[in-house]
Amino acid sequence: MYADVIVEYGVKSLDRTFTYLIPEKFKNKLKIGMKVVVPFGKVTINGFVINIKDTTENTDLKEIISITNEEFSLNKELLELGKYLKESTLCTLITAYNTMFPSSMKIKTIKNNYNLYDTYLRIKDINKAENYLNYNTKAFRRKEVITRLLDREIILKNEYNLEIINPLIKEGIIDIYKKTKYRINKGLILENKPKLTLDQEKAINEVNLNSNDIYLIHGVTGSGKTEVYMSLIEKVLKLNKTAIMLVPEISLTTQIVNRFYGRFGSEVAIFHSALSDGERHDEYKKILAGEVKVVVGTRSAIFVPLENIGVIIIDEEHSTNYKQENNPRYHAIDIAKKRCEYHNCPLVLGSATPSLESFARAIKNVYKLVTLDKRIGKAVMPKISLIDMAEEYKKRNMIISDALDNAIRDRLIKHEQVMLFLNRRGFTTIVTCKNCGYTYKCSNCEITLTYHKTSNNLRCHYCGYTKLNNEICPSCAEKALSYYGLGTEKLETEIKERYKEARIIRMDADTTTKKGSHEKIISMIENEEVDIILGTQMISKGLDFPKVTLVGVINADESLNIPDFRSGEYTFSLLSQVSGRAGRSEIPGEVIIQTFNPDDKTLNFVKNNDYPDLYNYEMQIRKVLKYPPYFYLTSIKIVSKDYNEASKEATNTVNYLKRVLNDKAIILGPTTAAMFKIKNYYRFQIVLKYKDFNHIKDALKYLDEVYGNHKKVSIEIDINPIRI
DNA sequence: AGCACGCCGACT
DNA sequence: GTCGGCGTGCTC
Repeated sequence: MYADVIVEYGVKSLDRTFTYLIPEKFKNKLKIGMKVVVPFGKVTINGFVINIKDTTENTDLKEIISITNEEFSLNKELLELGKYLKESTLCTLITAYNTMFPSSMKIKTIKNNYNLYDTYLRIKDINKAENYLNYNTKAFRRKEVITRLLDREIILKNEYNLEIINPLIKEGIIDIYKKTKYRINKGLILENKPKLTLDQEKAINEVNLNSNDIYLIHGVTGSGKTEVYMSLIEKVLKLNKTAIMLVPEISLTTQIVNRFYGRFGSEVAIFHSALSDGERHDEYKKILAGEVKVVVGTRSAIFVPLENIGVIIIDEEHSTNYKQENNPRYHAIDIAKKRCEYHNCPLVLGSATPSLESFARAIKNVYKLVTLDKRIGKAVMPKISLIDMAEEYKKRNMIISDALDNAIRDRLIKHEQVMLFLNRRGFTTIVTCKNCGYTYKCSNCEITLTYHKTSNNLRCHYCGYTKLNNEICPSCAEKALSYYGLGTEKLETEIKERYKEARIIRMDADTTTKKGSHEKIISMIENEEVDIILGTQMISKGLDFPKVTLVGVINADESLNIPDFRSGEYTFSLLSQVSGRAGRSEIPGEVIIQTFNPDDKTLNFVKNNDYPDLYNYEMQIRKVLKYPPYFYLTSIKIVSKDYNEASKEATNTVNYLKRVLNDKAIILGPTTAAMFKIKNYYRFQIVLKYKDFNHIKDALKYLDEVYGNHKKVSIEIDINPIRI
């Protein structure tokens, strides 16, 4: 008996099988899809069995040393899915299987724990604890800890400092324990099934659970999509089947996670990249044992080895998080389609602002469109206004407009909460006019030009169009072109100075890295300990604070000017979501958007909450400029430490593509990539626009192989990139 | 990816 | 005369 094994080096030159002899002792145990350890050249390495056979032409074979974990093997479905991953993203087979296999099963990896645990205190010895209270007169803080614990309060370790806690631990009165954050509330809520609205009921009934149809649920923020998902899953469970639901980011969707626990109890498993090895291991065991029927998770959860899947749901389907940005560069929706096909079950995509690709498919009846256009309960959509910052600039209002200032002061008096949203700056340097907000755009691609300091020019990183940088703004003739945007810290300083009496909190990647800080901020907002919340994207998603009645968008233009053909679509989705934070209960919300482009179409679609108009407008542009969904895109990056080498090979690549693709694809470039130089590597980009992937696949494979073995130059191929 | 083999420059 | 540079080739 022989086994075909692929070894765990994710490199092109080793992307093939090696045959090993199966020792007698493993003959009954070893199955296709298992991980093994094999001798390879001079080293011992992990491998993956993808075939078992009785004969081989090879003589002089080595033996398999051991089986890494007998309990786990990829099933037939996932083995096939791996091949599809390889074909559709041009990754190596081992990279594909490694993304599907629980990472705890890899020998080498030492995963760092991503602080998804909280540490709590509990009573260890109740007698000692009571004695302590009786015989200690001082130590008020320590006594407080004990009293609270005896009152069955749940106390986070970091609520008290170590000087208080450590002696209590030493004396054996209390001890500490760790728990995953998202499990704290497990079973505590036990949500009652709410009465469904007619719209919700209609949506649920429209999904045919015995089909392989794809549904797009287009529902405004607050229209009760989650309830639709949960009801669908309930129906699926009754059919004795299982379900996967993907969310963009677990830590921002605690509320959803808790509702699932409340509803489905121990039949739910939560999957995300930051689970500890042990925990992931446990969840896998439960899935394979059939104890878990519902998996809620982020992108990678699409690969969980559930059997008999009855529905896959992808919430916020437009989210770019569903596309992995390193190898394998897969999109969870593509994988979901494949799995639904295999299980002959429906795929349900949901969003308030669907991606144009998805909506276009719904319009063409490839997907079935389900619409939820009303908020549930009494809540109404907020009133949105646009403020012209060019006018404000003349009044020397650089950051906060008069309108926003008045609105903030009004809310402070009424003791309502304010959210100020600051668009994160892009990675690239772009030039904008401080006076009128003008930015240079490429006339061929409608892409904001990026500034290159070394050559002092502006470039389009799609087609390579270049323009000399001119200090004078071509729109208003002022000499006010600037390269820098506004940072969160600067905004914080400004806000603190303006509203001295207000309690202000900043919520962005910097302030939420510390353990538990994210949740702490959320509870501070919920308990109304803050008046103004400053933040980036982080405050835009999934949060539900009834006291927030004003949302201010400081710089809407930052995202409009991102050099990407999807910037309009992203801006719409982002601002709609941010706006959705205002007025989620009885008090109606107000949204003030500051911009240099008050006439911009996209911003006006946001103002009118008009997705269909945004869709129609964007689709026209996409059609004229040959972007998705009319054409597919692939981005090819040629990367090297050597500038000349990279440039030369980029040109060679374009020449090759022109020769073999002929009329099968539009070839743009080569040009400098959006992020041209990273860590001393120069990056050139070529963009392909085409109608049929099959026409370009072989050319891509060829390039991948050539540069996979190249000494000085490497290649990155991103099929259907999320940003280029 | 690793590791060995192998063929040419500056050092004890 | 040797040590060591990294170019090429192989791994069941």
